[in-house]
Amino acid sequence: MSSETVSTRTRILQASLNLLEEGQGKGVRMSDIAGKAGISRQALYLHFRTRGELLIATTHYVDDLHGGEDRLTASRTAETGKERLDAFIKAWGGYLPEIYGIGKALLAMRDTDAEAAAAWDKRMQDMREGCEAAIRDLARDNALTPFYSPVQATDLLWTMLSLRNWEQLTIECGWSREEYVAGLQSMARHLFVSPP
Amino acid sequence: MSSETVSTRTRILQASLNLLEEGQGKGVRMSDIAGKAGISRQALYLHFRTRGELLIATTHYVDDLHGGEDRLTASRTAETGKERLDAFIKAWGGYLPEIYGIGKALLAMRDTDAEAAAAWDKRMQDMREGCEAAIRDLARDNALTPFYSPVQATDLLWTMLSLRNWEQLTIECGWSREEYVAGLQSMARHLFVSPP
DNA sequence: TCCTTTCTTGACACCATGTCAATTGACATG
DNA sequence: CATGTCAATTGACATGGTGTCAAGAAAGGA
Repeated sequence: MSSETVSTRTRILQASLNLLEEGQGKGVRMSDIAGKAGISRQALYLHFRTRGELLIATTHYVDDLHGGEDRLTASRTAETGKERLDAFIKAWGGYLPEIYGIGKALLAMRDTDAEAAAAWDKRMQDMREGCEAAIRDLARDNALTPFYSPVQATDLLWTMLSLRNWEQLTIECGWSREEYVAGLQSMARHLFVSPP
Repeated sequence: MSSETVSTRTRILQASLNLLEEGQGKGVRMSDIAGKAGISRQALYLHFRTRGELLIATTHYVDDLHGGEDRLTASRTAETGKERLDAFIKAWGGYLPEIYGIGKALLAMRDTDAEAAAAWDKRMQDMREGCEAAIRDLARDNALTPFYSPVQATDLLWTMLSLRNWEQLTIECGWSREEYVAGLQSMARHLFVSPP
């Protein structure tokens, strides 16, 4: 069977991903992952130097699975700034739930693991570039409202789209995924897109 | 000297508050607090059952010091919904930096200490009532934009004003306190206040 | 003087991460 | 068949932080 040939490393990543998704990032221990992967806790360290490294590898794994990168840059093909803004928020709204568990775990170890913090920051910085590009295209179209400078608008959009905000709106306020996307698109339009 | 009469409990709370403010919530240990308060680590447990309880007591202490509660409800005296919204955001923008360190610490132990989580949630729920009241007054004045239902508007405003967003805008994006207040007031007006 | 309260010291349990050494079982290669 | 290698196992241990416990010390009031 082909499933026999799945490498241990991959089984670990699958286990990690499953647990992180199930538990919504809540306290997933090395021993939990090892158990789920069917190996001893110590054997994890034959594949990953630290818990942080395993978590980071898990984010890459999930990106490979779903082509996360591509999806986020797809908004590039939009003609107008407004379309790009909408497309970017929609893509982000589809991506966030996939990395929510891992993101929370990574965020939780921010203080203790600098590498993990940097890995997450890098991701957020990449996302910020999407915000920046949408705002830039709005300005190019002369469609950026005069309320904020491009940098301020980028800061605000980037902040609005944070993982924590997604968590608060969907999990605490009970918004559906569609409501989240529609709500944030609406916000962004009212704040940043001037009427034609 | 009157400073001799300061109770140990109070000295502990002062030490805790100082460290939490200095360190911006970063890893303040029980032994750090004990050291700063000039007592042994174990003696802390004669006054507070757990770290979580000490942290919660510290939030009450800071509220007593600055009259946090009062300040947040002062926006009640506003005549119009728009004024109330502005006043509330301004008050919140002054309050947040004071509880930032404690808030972060409390948030960091969300997963491990249910009591601490509940204490923080309670605070956020109180803040939400301020959001709700401002939106309600806007609706009363017929000044609430038709883009969102009152509940949705409350959800959004509440989310926009979160500690994490304040952190991201001021610490990561470098906004000053004034920029934060002005920026969020501007956002809230554009999203929720319909022109007269 | 005796009692109580508060604090001290030192030791220890618990839990999670990370390390180390010794061992096993499978498999390839000469 | 003997040998070496690789991945994994087991058990023990260090570290760091929280929380507990027991025995004793200093201060103050009745």
